[in-house]
Amino acid sequence: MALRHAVLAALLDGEYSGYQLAKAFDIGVANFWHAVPQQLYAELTKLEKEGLVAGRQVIQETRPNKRVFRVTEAGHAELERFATDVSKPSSIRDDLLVKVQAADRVDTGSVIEQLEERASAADGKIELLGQVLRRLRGDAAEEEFLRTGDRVGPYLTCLRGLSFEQEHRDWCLRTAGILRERQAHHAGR
Amino acid sequence: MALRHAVLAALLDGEYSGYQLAKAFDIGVANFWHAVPQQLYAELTKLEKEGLVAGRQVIQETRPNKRVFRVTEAGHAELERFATDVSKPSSIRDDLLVKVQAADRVDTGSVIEQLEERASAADGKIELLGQVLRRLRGDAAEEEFLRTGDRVGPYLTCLRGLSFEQEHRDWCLRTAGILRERQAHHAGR
DNA sequence: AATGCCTAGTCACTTTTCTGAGTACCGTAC
DNA sequence: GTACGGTACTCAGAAAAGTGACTAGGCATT
Repeated sequence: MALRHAVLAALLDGEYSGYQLAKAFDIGVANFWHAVPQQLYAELTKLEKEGLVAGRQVIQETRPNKRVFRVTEAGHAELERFATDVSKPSSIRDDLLVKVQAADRVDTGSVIEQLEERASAADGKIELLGQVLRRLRGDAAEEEFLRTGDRVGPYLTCLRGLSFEQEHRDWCLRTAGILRERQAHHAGR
Repeated sequence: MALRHAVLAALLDGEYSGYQLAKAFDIGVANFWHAVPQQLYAELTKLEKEGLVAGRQVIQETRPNKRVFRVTEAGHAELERFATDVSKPSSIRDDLLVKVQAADRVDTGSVIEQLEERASAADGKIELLGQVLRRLRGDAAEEEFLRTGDRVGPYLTCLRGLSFEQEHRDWCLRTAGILRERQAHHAGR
């Protein structure tokens, strides 16, 4: 039940509508939690019912009206509680790794393709995260920002995301290379 | 529905019982998919019903009898099919990252503790994965094993797991350090 | 004038994952 | 001799995550 806490954590940065939150979950928050818009709307509804967030209607002229949410006192307390209980161990959970595990026994061609696609997707993500990090730290140098900036939480999670994507890209390329080479050499198998 | 494929991929290395499979899911396979024994038993039952694996009773003297499973022809075909369809993008999904995201706004103390626990857990995992890798490649050097060894799939996924754990440990320690320093300096906040 | 894209959401449902509790027998250590 | 840990597995159910289809208006392009 961490989606709810991910939502609360994301709402710490201000008021967001479900739609805006969905955007945030596509960039920053996606580093540690992925969710589609429907899940977020559903979660916001539940959180509001439980009084952990409060919604407020915003009338817009040229666009559909929207409801924006902020974290209530009770919401902060819940996050506080969540922060103190034990985290379950992290792990990767990736389809593509399952395919690589089986790579000797299945058609390697499409696995190689997917590895390369993933690598370039990771490149895109790396670029994006670089921008987010620059935006977050503003003019300060990283070291200084981390020492004295306010709101380093999102910065730190982005750093994790960045290194994850870099490692992922490197591994994908290396693995694709190895499988390709093996394919060429033992062509007859 | 990748647990089923993770199970199939894990069974490529020979016959396993549910119990043995659970062990494998605690070490090697856990690099890309985590599951508790009950899930594996359930999945094996379903896979057998669908003819993707075949079970066989093994009578044991000193221990309870067990049923071991192997992948059938249909199972191989299913893996083959799975390998060709698109993988969903990978992401981290980690409780602890959620807590770090909120770290400026909640009690940082317990987050720091958890980061340090995680770092030492990662150390353990790194050690373990090193052993697994050595066992898998036997006497060969890594480069050579990757070129010519048979069954490199599990080796490659372990490499991914290893780099994940290393990055994770480094990030946890760095993050803990930063939060600790901030705690010390802005003690009054 | 039709097409497609962006904002902003809702509803109903399925699938997948996870949790807790329980059974049973063997061997070993204290 | 009894408590503990390992092997081996089952069952029932809850919670979490994910999917597909749908509404509705504005804006810009073709």
